[in-house]
Amino acid sequence: MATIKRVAEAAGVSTATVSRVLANGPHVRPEVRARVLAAVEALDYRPNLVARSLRSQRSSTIGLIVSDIRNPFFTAISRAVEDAAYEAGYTVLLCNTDENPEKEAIYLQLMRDANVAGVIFSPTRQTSVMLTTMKFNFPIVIIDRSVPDAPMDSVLLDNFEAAYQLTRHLIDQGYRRIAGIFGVMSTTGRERRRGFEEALRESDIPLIPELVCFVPARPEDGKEATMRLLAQTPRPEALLASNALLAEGALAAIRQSGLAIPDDIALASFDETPWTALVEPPLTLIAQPTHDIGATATDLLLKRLDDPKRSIRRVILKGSLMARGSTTPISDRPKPNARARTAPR
Amino acid sequence: MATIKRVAEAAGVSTATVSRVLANGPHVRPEVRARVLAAVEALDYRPNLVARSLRSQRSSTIGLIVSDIRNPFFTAISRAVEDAAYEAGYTVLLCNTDENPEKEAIYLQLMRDANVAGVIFSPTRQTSVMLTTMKFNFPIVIIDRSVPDAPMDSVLLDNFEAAYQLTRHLIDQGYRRIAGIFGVMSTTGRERRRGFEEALRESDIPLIPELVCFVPARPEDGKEATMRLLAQTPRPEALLASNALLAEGALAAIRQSGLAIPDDIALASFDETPWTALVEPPLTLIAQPTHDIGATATDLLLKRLDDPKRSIRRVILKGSLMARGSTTPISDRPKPNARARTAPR
DNA sequence: CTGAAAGCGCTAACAA
DNA sequence: TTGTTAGCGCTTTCAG
Repeated sequence: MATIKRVAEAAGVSTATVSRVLANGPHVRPEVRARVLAAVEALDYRPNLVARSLRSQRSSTIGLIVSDIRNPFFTAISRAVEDAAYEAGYTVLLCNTDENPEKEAIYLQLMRDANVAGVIFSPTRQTSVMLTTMKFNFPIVIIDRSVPDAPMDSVLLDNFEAAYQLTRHLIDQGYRRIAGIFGVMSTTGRERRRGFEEALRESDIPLIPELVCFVPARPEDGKEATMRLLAQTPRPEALLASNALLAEGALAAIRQSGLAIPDDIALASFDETPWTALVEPPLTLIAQPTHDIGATATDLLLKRLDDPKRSIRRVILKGSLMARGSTTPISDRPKPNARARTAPR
Repeated sequence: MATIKRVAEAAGVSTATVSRVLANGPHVRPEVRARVLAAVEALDYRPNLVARSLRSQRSSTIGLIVSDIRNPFFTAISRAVEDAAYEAGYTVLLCNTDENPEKEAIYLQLMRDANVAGVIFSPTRQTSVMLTTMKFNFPIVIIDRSVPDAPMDSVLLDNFEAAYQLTRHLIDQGYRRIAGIFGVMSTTGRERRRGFEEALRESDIPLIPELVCFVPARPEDGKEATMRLLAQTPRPEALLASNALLAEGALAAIRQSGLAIPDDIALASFDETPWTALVEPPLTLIAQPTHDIGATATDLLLKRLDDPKRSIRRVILKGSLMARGSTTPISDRPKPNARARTAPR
């Protein structure tokens, strides 16, 4: 394992000069530069990043703190972040918090200890309120969640609008008794609920509290909540799931109950995943530009690293409604007593 | 940002003593220990991991190098690795290689530069053969792939057996003309092909080269390969996909072709994912103990860190066959001209 | 344009 | 039991 010292010896220069050459620094005679480069080559020298980081108090690692990498939304984002980081010569430290504020705190600490260059973070509501009061020695970019007055860059979906649009779609299709399952730990769930309610209100559809659930964003919880919703009488005509994990649970519950989609109950969700187009019927949903979110977040972080005093940016991306088979218009459905009225095909 | 020096001053001891206390070292008077701990508390001191790593030449980061985090198999493994690492006080550096040997080399280099404690790695065939000749200053645990004579721990599925069992299942269900799509870059694909062929041979079913494809393990490629297979006459009766990404593509292709599963073509795959039980019909597959694989790999790595000269271990796990609707017996199928002979339900 | 020297914050001999 | 000291490998003033 060659060190800078050995390279310096081999090239007949000081370590300072080697360092300069490696940093592409100015004030080095081309001839000397060539000699150093040759020595680097010959010894297969690679700078020790740990030493570099200790000395320069900077590093080429960025932290990515998400609640669960198994959530397809975060999986896609991680991939995008990793790709963008790689391009820029950075590596990614990945952490899962399970939406657990304690783990969030621990990992944030760890980021400090590990001297990361910066962090991309998707905090729980609980942590977001702390975030403004805490001091970090690295920049943070918030993704997916909103942290109102935080002095940090963020990139997120227009959740209110997206949920409004999705709910509106359900209403337009003729559904009235619409249930919603939202993630309880995130601001995202709240915002989507607001969009959901706004659409209902606008159409003078009464809000039925029993039809709105806030649960942890996990398939089990989504399933359980759906089971409870399905047990109500009258049964909801449609169900909106606030993310892919909840939708997964909802679908499992509907299947287990032997109900047909959309005839017995329509289903709409957030997040395009590998399976949403493969199930029968394919799911109507709001697709988030996950790759874009990850790439943008990384870009914001790197830009801020470059210029710590640039103005704070908040990037809001739009989701796109993918209307598919799980929410076909109510009137098109061959109802037992309406079949005669419905044109064939 | 308190340093060990300040803590030492505050506690009225030397930095060495602080270090000892922090390392839970022996030979420290309880009274002094208490004083140090108090100072640590008071100053909210946290050791700088970078400095620690530089000095001790060890670190608490483990590298995880997979081909694509979006592959549900690797997603699940990453999660398990991260959990186990967290438990043990380690963090995870995540890297995607896209089965690209160049990227594999770069990341392996990077691991060296970053001074990681160890690496969990799923190499391409191409890299695996190099692996034995390369020297690393950290232990590597191989997952998913096999590296025959490598002096390193590994944990993988009994791929031959699993593929044999899955193919055997198809044969038992009455299928004869069986196609297979395998990943081209991994040893895993090869081994599964061998199990596949062995099962066919054993049943005296002729091997038809046109029915075996090796493609990159991506949905697009799986779809394309399936399209080609479906275009053949006679069409295959069943299709075996060697992993979840290929199965995703295969399913998309079958859907797009307007074919029914299993009536027109049966489908069997590897890897339990969120969607395999949600599609209609649910997919028959070999479920891999992903969490177990990740946890075991991490365990092997930590154990080796603890004792570098312990004997090399190769952990082989068994997959479990989940027989479901996508491969129901051929004779049970209500065929147009057989319906009369088939007992209802 | 180049080198000497001073650390970054920590650990680990070695002394005391 | 504790302190002194010498670095880990690198970057970065400051001189020359």
